[in-house]
Amino acid sequence: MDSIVPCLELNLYTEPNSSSSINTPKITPKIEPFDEHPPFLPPTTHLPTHQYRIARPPPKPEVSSEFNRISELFRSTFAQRLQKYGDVAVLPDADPNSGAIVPCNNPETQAGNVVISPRGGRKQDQRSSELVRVTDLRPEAHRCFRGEIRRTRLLFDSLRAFLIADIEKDRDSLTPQRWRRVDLKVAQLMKNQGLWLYRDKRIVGAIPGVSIGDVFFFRMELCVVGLHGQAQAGIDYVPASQSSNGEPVATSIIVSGGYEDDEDAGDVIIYTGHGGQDKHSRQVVHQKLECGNLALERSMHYGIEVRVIRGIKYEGRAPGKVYVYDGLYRVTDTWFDVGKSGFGVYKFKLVRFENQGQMGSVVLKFVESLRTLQLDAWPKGYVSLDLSSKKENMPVFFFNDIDEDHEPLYYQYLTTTRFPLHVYDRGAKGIGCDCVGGCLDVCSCANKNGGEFAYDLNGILVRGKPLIFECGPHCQCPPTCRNRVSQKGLRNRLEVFRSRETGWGVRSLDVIQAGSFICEFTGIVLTQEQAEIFTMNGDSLVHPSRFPGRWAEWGDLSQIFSDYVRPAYPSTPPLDFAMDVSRMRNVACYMSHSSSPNVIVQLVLFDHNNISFPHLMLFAIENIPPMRELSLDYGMTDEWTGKLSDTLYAKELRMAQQFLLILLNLVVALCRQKFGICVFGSRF
DNA sequence: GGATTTTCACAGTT
DNA sequence: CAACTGTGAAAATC
Repeated sequence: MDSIVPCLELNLYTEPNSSSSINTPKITPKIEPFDEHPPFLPPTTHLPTHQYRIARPPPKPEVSSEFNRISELFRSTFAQRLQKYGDVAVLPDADPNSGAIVPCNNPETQAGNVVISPRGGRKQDQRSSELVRVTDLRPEAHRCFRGEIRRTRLLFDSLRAFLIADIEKDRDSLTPQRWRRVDLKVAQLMKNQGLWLYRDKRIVGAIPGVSIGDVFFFRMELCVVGLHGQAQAGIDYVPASQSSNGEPVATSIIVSGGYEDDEDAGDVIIYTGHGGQDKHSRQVVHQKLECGNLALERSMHYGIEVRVIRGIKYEGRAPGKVYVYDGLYRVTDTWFDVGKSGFGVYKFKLVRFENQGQMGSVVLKFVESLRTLQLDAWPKGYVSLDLSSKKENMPVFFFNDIDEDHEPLYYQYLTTTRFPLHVYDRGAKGIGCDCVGGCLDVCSCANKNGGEFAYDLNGILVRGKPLIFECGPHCQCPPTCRNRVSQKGLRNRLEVFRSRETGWGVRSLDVIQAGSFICEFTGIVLTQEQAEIFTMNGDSLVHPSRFPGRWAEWGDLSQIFSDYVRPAYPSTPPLDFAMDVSRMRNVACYMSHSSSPNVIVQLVLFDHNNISFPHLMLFAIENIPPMRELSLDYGMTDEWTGKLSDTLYAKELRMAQQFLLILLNLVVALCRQKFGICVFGSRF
């Protein structure tokens, strides 16, 4: 064997007789001698001859033993990292060839235990150059990797919110320029703690735990989860110097419209190689077949799939661009062309593998197109274009293309929770702040939160707390005050939809950035007596105390700062009230349950001072792509996959029956009174 | 829009 | 040759 094995297939699990469960294509790398220059090389380009002169390394050992070695490595590093969180273990009798990682419920190390890392952590480490491909992930293993990705991104996003708030606190003082790039700082902090994922292997193909359609707001976030390792460059690759045969191999690209010669048709991309631009991003010299350009050509040569991430301009809030993972492509063609500038550029034709699920960028464009769509052009299934009847400042759509169930139409829409009157009476006076011109650093409401505002200037929740005090009707500050985030209503177009899996569900037509306010969970708060009557009737109510305290997950920075203390002030209020959502409710009522939710409950006070009756405000803790289902942890066990609204629906049926019975009673009583007749015997 | 960042690849040196 | 070190590129960000 006088050549290389450019990519080792790492089978984490092979389903017996499975054929179609995984989309990752199986590519057997072509192993061909490599001593002639690619025919398309134009004479004008500088040929990086060293790439070709490197002596061939000694032949690799037999694939089986090498495979074993790598899978052992792969397994141990992942297992160590995952075991840290206590919800994953390696099966002791796992097949050493499979390297299987399976989640288990280890009662001694429950998920959520966080190991405090020493400061300074691991030394800066280089990326590995070993190519592996992860195939045939078992569903459990996929979940476990997804959990790892989720925790990592949660830390990234909440650390960013935390640092931004820190800068905003004294922005009058001269903030060094480098601190304004908070995303870079976050990545650096996480790297120092060894929290970047997939550093120990170069993964060809899909990254375990990253789904098509996942959205990112920062390039560094792509680096942290291992999707694309370059901070700025568009082509990520194993460098020639580290490759076993001296040839670079590309693994992922970012298509973000920075090159004038790109042509993006979705499934087919004509991608321009990099280089040849001046600092104004103008093409000024010919491109060369080196670095990433050569790597892409080599990936075509070996038939190695390339991850594609699209950077898309997004007319949303703060960040101007979102990055969405669109799946795997193969390079099918490459040529040297004269670009619009008149200079030579390399072009690569990339074709998307089929059966990969819808592209995230297509979904993004679709929901954007709905903004300006004429009413009659809307897709079938939109039963209502605003469930709230303009009570919310954004429409709440209602979509059902499955059956004729129009249940959500029959409830009165309740934008904010109604508390019993006695809640408002108690100590309503003198609770507000006096910041007439808007709340600045010193504000009595901020003091109630422990001297800081709970949100940054973009309205992102800095970190979860037991309770948050916002400014309210008793304050002197204007309604635009920064400390009124959850009173300003919806900021995203939400949609209640019928789902075969979960009955009802809620999704957004906009990208929701992690830390943003979504909506309130509203209902009519019952007095103790009312609740007892409801309970006696066997009716189910929403008990806020049953929501687990997930707020702590947003902003748990103990992995970064060893002296980090979880916020304990204001202390958790006792929540012994119940909410009735049987007549009036809002969109939140239709959210599905999940044990790894993307939405959390944050308790907030603003219109009264009674800490036993806070509002249940819902915040995103992940970046949620449009059309992805929102989920909440209702505190149910995992076996319970039903939804609140399902139980409520059952309750509706019971109530309807009772109502009919009462009506019948009335009619019968009237008949008896009027006609003196006895209907249905003496019982009435 | 320019200044400011980081990371990575690469090449040269110790 | 392994380990540094310095340089330059890079579709980033504010």
